[in-house]
Amino acid sequence: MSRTDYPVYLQLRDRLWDWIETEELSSQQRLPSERELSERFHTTRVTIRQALSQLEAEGLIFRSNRRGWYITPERLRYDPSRDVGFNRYVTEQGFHPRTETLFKQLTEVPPWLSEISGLEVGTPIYHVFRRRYVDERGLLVEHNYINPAHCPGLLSESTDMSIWQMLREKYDLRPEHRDIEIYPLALKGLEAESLNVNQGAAGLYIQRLSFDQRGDFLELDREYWLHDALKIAVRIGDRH
Amino acid sequence: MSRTDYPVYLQLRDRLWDWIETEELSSQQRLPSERELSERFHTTRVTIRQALSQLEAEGLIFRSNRRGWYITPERLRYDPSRDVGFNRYVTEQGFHPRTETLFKQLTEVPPWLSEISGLEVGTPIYHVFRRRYVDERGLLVEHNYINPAHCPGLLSESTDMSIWQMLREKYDLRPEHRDIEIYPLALKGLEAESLNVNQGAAGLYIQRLSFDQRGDFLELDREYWLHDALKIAVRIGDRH
DNA sequence: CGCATAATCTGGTATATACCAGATTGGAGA
DNA sequence: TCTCCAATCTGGTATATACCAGATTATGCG
Repeated sequence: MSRTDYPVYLQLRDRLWDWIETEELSSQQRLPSERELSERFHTTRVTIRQALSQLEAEGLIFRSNRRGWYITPERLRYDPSRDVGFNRYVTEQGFHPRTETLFKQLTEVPPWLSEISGLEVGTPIYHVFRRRYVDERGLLVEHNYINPAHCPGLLSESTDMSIWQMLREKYDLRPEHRDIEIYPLALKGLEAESLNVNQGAAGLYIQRLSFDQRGDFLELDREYWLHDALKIAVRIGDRH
Repeated sequence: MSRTDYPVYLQLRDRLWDWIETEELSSQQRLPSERELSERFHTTRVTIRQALSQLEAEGLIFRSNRRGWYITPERLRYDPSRDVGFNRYVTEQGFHPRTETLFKQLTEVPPWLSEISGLEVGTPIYHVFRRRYVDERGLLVEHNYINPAHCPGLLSESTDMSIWQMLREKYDLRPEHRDIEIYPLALKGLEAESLNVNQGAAGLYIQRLSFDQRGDFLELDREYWLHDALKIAVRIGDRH
């Protein structure tokens, strides 16, 4: 018999968890449909959905638009303090990266960017919007705002590789210091659509604001990650 | 007329957002009950709850057990790379901190801790479990595992203040380097209960593993934060 | 065989309704 | 005035049902 003080949807969560374990479903594998699961576990679709949402919040499964529920791959380890490009550290961990440039343009510094960068409103600025995949699952979208004063002609280059690598090799630019902000948020609007998730899906926001040796603004990076896609790992104070 | 391709619950989200703005509801203030809101906006409680959950995910409002919905206070800024105690940086930002020690004990190193700390399984270890408040809202719970070899008698001290301050002042201990891990997760079990949130509520996990100059394990800190409670802000590479 | 289109399957949204359990409130009694 | 307990209010859980829209699959025509 089941504990009466334990809601059905949490019991279902446990049974689904066990079921997934015993079936040894692997990364990116699809679950049966909600209707089928609700029959198999003798409950309604509404309640099954509560249980599935619970497992989604825990990061065990994820939903893909209207196609079904899938097993979540392992989290990607990520160190935002390093200068290593996306492609390299994804490959290092045995996954397959891919980057899509959704748009790139030369535009003008808006007020909010002026405030944190020190550039004047209306100054020219590069804006690149990209989507990044790991093993064909879109994990994040990324806005890059780059100071064209230091790297004229950047936009005519391919932006499907590491921007930082390009800045370093072609323009000899590297950041002297940077301000990093990280916090959980809900994915909305353009970011939710680009990642093919529902409005309000859980995400993680990472912002990097980079300056060069003279204190000039180099680049702003705003990343919107799926909540279950990454694990930030940083080592601090090791000077060997 | 409303756009037909825009779900009712998202329209409600927008109207609730506007309503909260115009009413100028302030931090920690209570919303009307779900039943009242569903009448006022001519819909059912189920749909209103979807809209409220959306705003909750976005961090505008939060729920308190079975008491109602409240306006979320501003995020606390937090730098896990600094040695500053909780009380100090909360106060610096104009809030009122409070810490509760839920238990403290001398126990033995379990296998998982042995693996990351280098200590042998079964070695004595201090374990402190605390809950931290800002303006009387519980924002996080925290497990501290401290190596008693370096600070005998620590548990007889009060643990409602900064453990790091105590380690520094009484035992002259400070970390040489540390490994930090951060990722979103669902709050479950003890952590969810202690923070008075539902099983599976969105949270942020922060782990700090600290070693001294000789590379000996000093302390492990595992923090479970509410998803809407903090903004991590770190400056890297500024050596002035 | 290739391609457009129709049927079907999927999760997403919405309404109506009911009962439960914890939290709060109000009132009766000491 | 204080304490306790019952009434009431809150969000939490659960079932049944329906229709929608995007994604996938099957079909049948050229």
